[in-house]
Amino acid sequence: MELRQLRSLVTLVDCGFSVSQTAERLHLVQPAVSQHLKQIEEELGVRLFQRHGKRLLGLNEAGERVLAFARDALGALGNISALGRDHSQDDSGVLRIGATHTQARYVLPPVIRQFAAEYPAVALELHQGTPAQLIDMVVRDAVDLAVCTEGLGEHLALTAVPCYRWNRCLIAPAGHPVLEQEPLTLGVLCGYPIITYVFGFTGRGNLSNAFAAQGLVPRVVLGAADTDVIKTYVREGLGIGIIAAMAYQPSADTDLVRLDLSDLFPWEVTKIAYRRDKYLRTFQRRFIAVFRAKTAGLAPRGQAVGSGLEGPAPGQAVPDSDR
Amino acid sequence: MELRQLRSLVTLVDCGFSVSQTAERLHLVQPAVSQHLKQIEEELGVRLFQRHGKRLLGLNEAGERVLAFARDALGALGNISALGRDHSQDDSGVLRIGATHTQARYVLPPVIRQFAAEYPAVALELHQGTPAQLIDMVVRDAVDLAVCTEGLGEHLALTAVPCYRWNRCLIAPAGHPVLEQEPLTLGVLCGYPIITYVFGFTGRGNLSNAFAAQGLVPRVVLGAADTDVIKTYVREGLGIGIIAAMAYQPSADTDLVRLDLSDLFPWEVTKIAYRRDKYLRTFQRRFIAVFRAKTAGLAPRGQAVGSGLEGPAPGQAVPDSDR
DNA sequence: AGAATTTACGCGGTCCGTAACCATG
DNA sequence: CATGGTTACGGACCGCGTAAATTCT
Repeated sequence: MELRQLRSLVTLVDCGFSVSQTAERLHLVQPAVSQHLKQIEEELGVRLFQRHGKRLLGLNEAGERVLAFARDALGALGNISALGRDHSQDDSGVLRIGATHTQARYVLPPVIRQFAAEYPAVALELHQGTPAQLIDMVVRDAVDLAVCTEGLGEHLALTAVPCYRWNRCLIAPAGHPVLEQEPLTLGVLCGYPIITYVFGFTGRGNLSNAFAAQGLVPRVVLGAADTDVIKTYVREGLGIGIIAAMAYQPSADTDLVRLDLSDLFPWEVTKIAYRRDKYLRTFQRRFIAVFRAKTAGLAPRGQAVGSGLEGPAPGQAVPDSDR
Repeated sequence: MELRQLRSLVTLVDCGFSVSQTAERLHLVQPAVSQHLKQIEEELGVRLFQRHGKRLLGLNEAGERVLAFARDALGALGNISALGRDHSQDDSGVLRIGATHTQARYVLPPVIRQFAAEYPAVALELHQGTPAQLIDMVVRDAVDLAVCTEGLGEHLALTAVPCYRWNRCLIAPAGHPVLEQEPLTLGVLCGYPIITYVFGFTGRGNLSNAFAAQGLVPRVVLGAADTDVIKTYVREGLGIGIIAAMAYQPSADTDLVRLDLSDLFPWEVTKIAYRRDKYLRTFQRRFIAVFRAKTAGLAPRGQAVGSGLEGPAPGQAVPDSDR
């Protein structure tokens, strides 16, 4: 059992079972990869693939298990070489970040600016996705870190570092009648058409729960996956927006009036997650530190989130949310 | 980074940093191993060893980390080949069991008899140790399974399968005055010199706790690591014995009278633990099943322990005990 | 001085690439 | 017949073993 054989197997799967494509990606020639796969099956004495003639279509059950172990082995090996590059004072490398739109658009820019200044030789990859996709990406090691708010707590394979807490604000065009309402309650909000995130994004779960807890049903006329879309339709006059507070930009959003809603909804905690068994290079850890430092001032009141695993944020329970 | 290099590294550590011994164990020649180690350090660009001249004395911090990852990688590889042998209908192999004295002497014999009959080609290794040692052994993969009662719950790297529950009994020479005491209480027991297990063995923790919970201090005149020693001194008349109920053998212990004490002490649950990330061969899983089946009748009343993770045994809480 | 490790060197195996062959849609 | 995979074979590389040199006990 040799490493190149396992590499061929893993890459084959990642290439959708195209042997030639696998060979290309590994800088090998097709027969070599064919031979690797054959050797694995021979040495183990087990068929690993679903075949149709000579074509490989997928893995059978044994194949899936072998694949998982092969990934483990290669992962451990990757950790070793990462550790090596790290100790060689080599400050170059790649940092693959997964983030939701809100994070990528409104939170990450200053973080990345500072990080890039500190590590000019580190290439950054910013991958975007839904929270569910992001979790899958870290677990598969398609990204090194995932920064998001939803559903990072449940995966046993991940370590989640709480970074900062945030809450929502209301946005409306200047002069909108909701801006005169005093006091602003969930009930009052229900009197207006609302534009906010779709389920699974940016705390929409807890938002809906807050209404439901009071037996209220908000009139959400539009659910969007990102804040820019919400702002656009608020400007169109379609309704009032409820967005993450950090997504309001005083400089750019001068035509929109902002009202803090942190008394009405539970606080959310944005975390950075990475695989438990992954060796994080120094600059990857440093990115987390920079992220936490740069976002420390975001929570408008109350102190920043602790560094460790001390329960949920103050003010209100922070369940691990509905994915 | 090649596998043989990692194998050399890991074996080197297991051989106490003797290169020649490592070479022998790997069926190689010394220069080959030397080269492997050198290659690892070169490829990683990091010194891994504490050296004194040419002698290797130990690992430095980087070395420790690399070693851990190397073990991960080789472990994953071992899983693959185990899986292979398994699917090839190969019913031969080795089953390395770790057990405490009580388990090995009084519980395992019928289990092993049946298992050996089912799998004549499987070589059995029975390793004995204290619960703490056993846990260390499974974690280090020095044994495949550990069967013991204490301290298996805490290790995140282990899966623990609850197998059967048991409690204590009192043993005393026929005619001993304690046998006339009615009802038998913890207080009454405190009136006699007691011989039982030392701390860390066979439920001694919970036993002491039970006394302490009533503000009682038992007069333990002798603490022993195994039941045979306890029986011996009970026969000598040194005191009354409190032992695990399954360690009383009606056929052999005719000179000792037995009184059930399960109303006085919490129930203990004996579990089998194995590394979470380890592929268990069919016969290894089968051993667990046989163990559970053969021990199902041990609990004198109440039903057997469930197979899964449903809380502690009934009757009394079963904390994970004091190691 | 002797044991243990490193350096030097050559042989043998094997791994990959080229080329020809085979199957499938 | 074109695309994708397997079989066949030769050359280059390199990993291991033998032997000599070196260093620490």
